[in-house]
Amino acid sequence: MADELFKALADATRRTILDELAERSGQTLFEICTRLSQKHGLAISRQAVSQHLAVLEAAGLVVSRREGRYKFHDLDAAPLEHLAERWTRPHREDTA
Amino acid sequence: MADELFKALADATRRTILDELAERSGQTLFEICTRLSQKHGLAISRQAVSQHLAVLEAAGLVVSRREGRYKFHDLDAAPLEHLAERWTRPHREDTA
DNA sequence: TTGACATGCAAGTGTCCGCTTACCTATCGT
DNA sequence: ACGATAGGTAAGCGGACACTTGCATGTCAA
Repeated sequence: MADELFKALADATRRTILDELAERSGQTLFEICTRLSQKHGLAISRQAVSQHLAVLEAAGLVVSRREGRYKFHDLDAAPLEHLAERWTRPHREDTA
Repeated sequence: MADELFKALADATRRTILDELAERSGQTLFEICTRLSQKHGLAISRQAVSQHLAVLEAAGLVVSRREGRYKFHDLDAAPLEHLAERWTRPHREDTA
């Protein structure tokens, strides 16, 4: 659970995708591809973005809803809220 | 910078080391090895821990001070303070 | 219905990463 | 000085991961 979360955040492209969804929610796969390419200068294939979104979704950072042939993606920042409290607050025990 | 930070957090063993240093600061390499093995049941070599500490130190999460033949390690939670604000606050642009 | 569009699935590839193994350096006690 | 202790360096291995390539599925407009 926490492992999937940290692993999802470990990749710079995935963090950029989160940035993109934070700025404009409800984007489709192609929209994300286009904006990654144009705004961020990232040359990345559609399939690669699709796989990144799957990882983010498995970590609970992205939720998706399907409408017809479109699939819209939204950021869910809730898992990020208390990410580092484990170390920033006086010691609690937590599972890795 | 942010990349090293997230990469450092991506490994479960390194997160456990941070837990350990949060609970008791100023531990040496051998102390950390011992406690990882005993408290957390992790079978891990000294060299592996040493490499993990190097990664954590490169990320600014651990600072070390040498005294004689001992090297003491301390947690620095400062880089963790505003880790996720990038996504939890209304959008700011940040570099990946 | 047919073609274009949006997405999904899966195998293959190259690279990075965590770990081990083996050896080396430095400091302390006796 | 010598051995023991604490730590450092570097090469090599196996697995995980990001990405590509190729094909399949599903939806909509004309």
